[in-house]
Amino acid sequence: MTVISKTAAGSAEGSTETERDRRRPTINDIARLAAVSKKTVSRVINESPFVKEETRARVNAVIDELGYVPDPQARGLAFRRSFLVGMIYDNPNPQYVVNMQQGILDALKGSGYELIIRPVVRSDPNFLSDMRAFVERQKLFGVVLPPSVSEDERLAALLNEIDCPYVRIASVPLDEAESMVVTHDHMGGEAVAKHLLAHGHKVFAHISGPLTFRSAHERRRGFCEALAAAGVSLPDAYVMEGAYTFESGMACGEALLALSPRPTAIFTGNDEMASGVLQAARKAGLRVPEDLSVVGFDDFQIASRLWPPLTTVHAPTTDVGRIAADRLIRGEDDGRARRYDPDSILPYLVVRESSGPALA
Amino acid sequence: MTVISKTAAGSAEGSTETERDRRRPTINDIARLAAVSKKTVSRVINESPFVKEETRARVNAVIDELGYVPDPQARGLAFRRSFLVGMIYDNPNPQYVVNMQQGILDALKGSGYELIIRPVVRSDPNFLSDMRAFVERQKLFGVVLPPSVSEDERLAALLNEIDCPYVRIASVPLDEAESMVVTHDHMGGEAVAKHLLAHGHKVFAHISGPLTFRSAHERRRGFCEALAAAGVSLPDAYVMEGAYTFESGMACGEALLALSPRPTAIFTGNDEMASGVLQAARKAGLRVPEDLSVVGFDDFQIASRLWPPLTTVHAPTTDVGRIAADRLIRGEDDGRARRYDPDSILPYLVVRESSGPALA
DNA sequence: ATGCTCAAGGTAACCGGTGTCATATTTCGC
DNA sequence: GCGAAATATGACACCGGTTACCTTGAGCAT
Repeated sequence: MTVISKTAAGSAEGSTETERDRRRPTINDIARLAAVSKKTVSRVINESPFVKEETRARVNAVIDELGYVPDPQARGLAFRRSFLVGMIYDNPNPQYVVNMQQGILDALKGSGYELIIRPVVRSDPNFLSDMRAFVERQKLFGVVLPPSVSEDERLAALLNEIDCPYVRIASVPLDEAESMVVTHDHMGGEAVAKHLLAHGHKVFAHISGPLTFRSAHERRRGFCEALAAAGVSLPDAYVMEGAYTFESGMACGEALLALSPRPTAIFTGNDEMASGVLQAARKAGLRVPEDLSVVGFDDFQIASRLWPPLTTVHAPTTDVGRIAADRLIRGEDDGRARRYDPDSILPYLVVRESSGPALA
Repeated sequence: MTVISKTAAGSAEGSTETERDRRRPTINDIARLAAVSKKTVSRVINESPFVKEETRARVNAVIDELGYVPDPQARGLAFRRSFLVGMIYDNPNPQYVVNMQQGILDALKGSGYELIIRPVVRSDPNFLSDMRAFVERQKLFGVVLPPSVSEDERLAALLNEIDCPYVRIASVPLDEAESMVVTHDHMGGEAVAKHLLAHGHKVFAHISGPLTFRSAHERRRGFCEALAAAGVSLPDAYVMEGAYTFESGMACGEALLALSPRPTAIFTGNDEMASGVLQAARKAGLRVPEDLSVVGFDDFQIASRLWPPLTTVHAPTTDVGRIAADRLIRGEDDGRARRYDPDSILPYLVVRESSGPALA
């Protein structure tokens, strides 16, 4: 182990020795031991092509020996940019948030970037100024914007203005720029329609999320269009707008189950509302899936805890988060970032026990 | 609005003007406009007592006018410490994680500190070295350690060694230092016992979490001790060790419901396992709460989504996170940090519909 | 008047990196 | 074998703050 010391001359004192070892090595230590200037060490760190192979090897040897890692703060200060990736979100579902965080963290792992999270309330009057202060102060390397924050054009404009890279996650393309990951939620809705049609259902109903959310709109669109394609019409009374909440699911469920003819299958915009519909069915004395098939969207943990276990659309939130963060730190100019297998991030149906054949 | 410029002389060009306005003001801008040295501005920022009131007011006026906020990276570099608080956790429950994050973020809001999250796998062979690299590299201001990471003595020792402040969250005091927030989980277990006793139950069962977790041990202890105090014994066969998972709850539930006499009340170490017990009861053809009372622990969202809605112990995770982070950034030497109302962070019972009178 | 203390503020170096530009060393064409 | 171009490296200022230390002047005892 090489001794790190500020001056070339070393002291023999034990305590001094210890102190030195405790200090993390800096670029100056590397430079001195490798007998090059700190600028050259900097070049090696940043993979500049203008370093002789021999020099590079020597510097890297010292770096490895001392376990040197550049200080992100100092680097950030000089770069005028930090190595922090922000996640700004207003999704109230814990499972969604954690899944997305996990995906982003997976992408960041080992890259030297760290994740800094920021739940927000978009209706707060200070929202935009808070965001500006946050991003500018921390000099964020970039931010990931999941729905519905991703749909906020004011925020996108602000980020453009202050020159902060971002990746928007949404169910449909929102701009031409490549700074997006599209989740194609309508395909999930289609899959549900096909599943229920295959089981012989004739009377369907749908409870969407708030239609101000693209996801709610897309999930509904996929479902309705697939039904229409099969020649099934969905009267207005059988399509309700919920709030993506348990309570709204229960309320809408009660309303739909009071209709005549009663729907034999209800598709809800998320699992939360599906759990509400299950409660409503129970109160109405209906058996699931014998009297009523219920299908949700998201495939969060709760889906398998419900009774009966919920048939639902799996939304690949973690994958989407990983791809978004990956794109952010790899940079848009790197073709590889977009060369993922599209199939891997499409929603797909998970059939459990809450859906079944329509019993005449 | 005062114009920011590097030199005293200003240019009249519009484009130059714009560029200047875009640049965030630095300590040098403040110093120049307030006609003091940057060191004095630094003194004002750090609330040094050695600044004349008049000077302080002048500097603050300029700071306010320009909306100046010191650069955390530069400050951190000089301080040799960042303004980032870490949360290191291995709890797999999304709701727990999000609640705790929320509490920490609440405490950090407006303080200039930011949260950086770090899910870990404690059994990973690189766990400790990863943590060392993480904390040292980012020069974390401090870390919050929820269970079960908080119970890792190796990690605590490491943090002590590298001189990184931390607050441990656990159900029992782990060390004499004040760097702890104690959740007193056993009181939740007691409350459950009293509730069930009051409903006339005679045959109880308990499914604990893994006993390597303090929380599992404490929740069980509170329950068993309160039963014992009432003269009720709990045979070994009626106390099982689960894994805090849905599956383990279901498996243990099936085993317990096969016992004779069959328990009329089951208390589980968390809501996940309670949902497993509900499934087991359903499979066994038992009605809840008529044939079986089920009580969980945590009071996560899922509790009210289950059927029947789950009676459970509310664990004040968000409050605990807030207090922990508060203590971290206020500093241990500040008496106020510990002067919270103890009652506000104690677990308490939430009675819903999964528990009721024991029917003879 | 002299010396001492202490409040108030300034100067310069430093924290650990990077940008710019100049300089030294190769490489190569002819 | 020589000059130009390309490659490789270093010197120095700078990013935006802070620490260490010095200076100044006022107040006060001697």
